[in-house]
Amino acid sequence: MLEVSSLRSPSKVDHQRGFVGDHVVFPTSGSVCDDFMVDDNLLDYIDFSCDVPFFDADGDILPDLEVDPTELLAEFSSPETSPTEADGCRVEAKPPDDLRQALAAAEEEAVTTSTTVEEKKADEIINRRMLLGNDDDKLAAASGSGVTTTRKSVDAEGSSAVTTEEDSAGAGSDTKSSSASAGGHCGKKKAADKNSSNGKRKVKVDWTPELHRRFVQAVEQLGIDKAVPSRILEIMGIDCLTRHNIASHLQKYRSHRKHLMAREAEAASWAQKRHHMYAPAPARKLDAAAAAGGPWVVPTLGFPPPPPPLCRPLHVWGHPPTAGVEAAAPPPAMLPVWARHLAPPRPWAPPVAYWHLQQQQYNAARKWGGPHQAAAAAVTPAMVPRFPVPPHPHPATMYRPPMVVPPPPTTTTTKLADLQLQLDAHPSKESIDAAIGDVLVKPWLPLPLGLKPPSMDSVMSELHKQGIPKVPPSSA
DNA sequence: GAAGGAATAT
DNA sequence: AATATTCCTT
Repeated sequence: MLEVSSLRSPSKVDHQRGFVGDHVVFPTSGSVCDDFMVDDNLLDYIDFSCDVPFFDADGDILPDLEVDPTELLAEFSSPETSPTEADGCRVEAKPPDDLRQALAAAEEEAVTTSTTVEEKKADEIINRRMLLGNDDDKLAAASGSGVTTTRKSVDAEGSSAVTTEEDSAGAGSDTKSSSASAGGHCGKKKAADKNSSNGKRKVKVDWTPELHRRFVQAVEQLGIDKAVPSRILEIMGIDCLTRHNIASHLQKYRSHRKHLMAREAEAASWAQKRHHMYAPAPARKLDAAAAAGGPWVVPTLGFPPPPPPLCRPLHVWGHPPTAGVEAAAPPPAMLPVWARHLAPPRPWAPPVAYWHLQQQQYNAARKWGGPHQAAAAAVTPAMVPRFPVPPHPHPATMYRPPMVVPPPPTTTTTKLADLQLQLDAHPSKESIDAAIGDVLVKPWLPLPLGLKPPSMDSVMSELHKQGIPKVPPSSA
């Protein structure tokens, strides 16, 4: 087979057709692969439109590097279609090492006597190698051992893929998918077989969004603690995956998850400190009030809530949208996504740069099953952001209520001064509620130009009117 | 020996 | 960074 993809310039069409990188992607439906080869002619799925076809020095297309649709059709429609393919797995015919070996073998044979068809091909390979350079991908293309085909994406959600790097020596429990693409090109594998008979068959799984989704689904079904490779594999029900594939992915999954949890815990801790330092009781009350749909009030004094991670909701993690319409559409609005326990009642409009800094984190969370993966995954471009960002007035017009700083004792008695100090150090819940909830904590309102914020005296006067006790009840 | 998991290699 | 492989433990 021929590896065509590496010489093609990446294009949007690639993604639309499920072409990712140098691999063939066989999209899957909910049952992973049962829709394979059911609707359209396979030729429709094969992308022969190379932007950069194989040209020789004269600009002619090298005939033997063209993909033979008939051959491809025979190959992929062969009754010998492997479990790997049947599972909707991505198939890559040969790994770079094997390709290199195959090429080396072809060259070796070509140097000696070129009498057979294979040897003539090897001869051509040498010539093409000179044209293509030493890049592994190009070698793959030149070696005549890999064909990259693409298929229209049937599944709008993504595709499962397994890259099967094959040679002829597959053995062992980890090679369930070893028969991938085995049929159909045996004649062209002579050199590779000769040189890789002692090698191990490598199966490289490409964890596409769909595959990963099923993985996460299985993990969640089992519970993170009871999720072990064998059980996950069982639930996923994908033949072309091995226990080791799952174990490897699970290791990564746990690692990312742990990392995310640690970050969230850190953030939660910080938020908790912030709450308790500045507004223990009222902030919680206000949060609840705001959650019920009330107007947003600043939960703390003087400091806006930190911005949430904001990211564009990807259609599928790690891959661009597969549908042409979506691909052509403008990017979806940035969506703030908060940790559950950190979700503020209303957003604080942050600097743009900050939002962008959060995107990678968010993307990672989406893939690796952070606590909000489900919510994030459920977000679609059409959805309204959970916390729509209101128009952000110019900072110069913003009025921040003055900090609650109890004034120095106005009385001359020592006792009163002491009590005031106690109030400073240990404000009662009631006093804070009254002071912050009713007087000082107001929305971050734009202050009309020319209007001055209230003075501290007027604020304190208002406090007095509200009947704020000078001494905490507990201390009285 | 098989499985799980962490460490390490590619 | 993602995935495979190896090594160790159970």
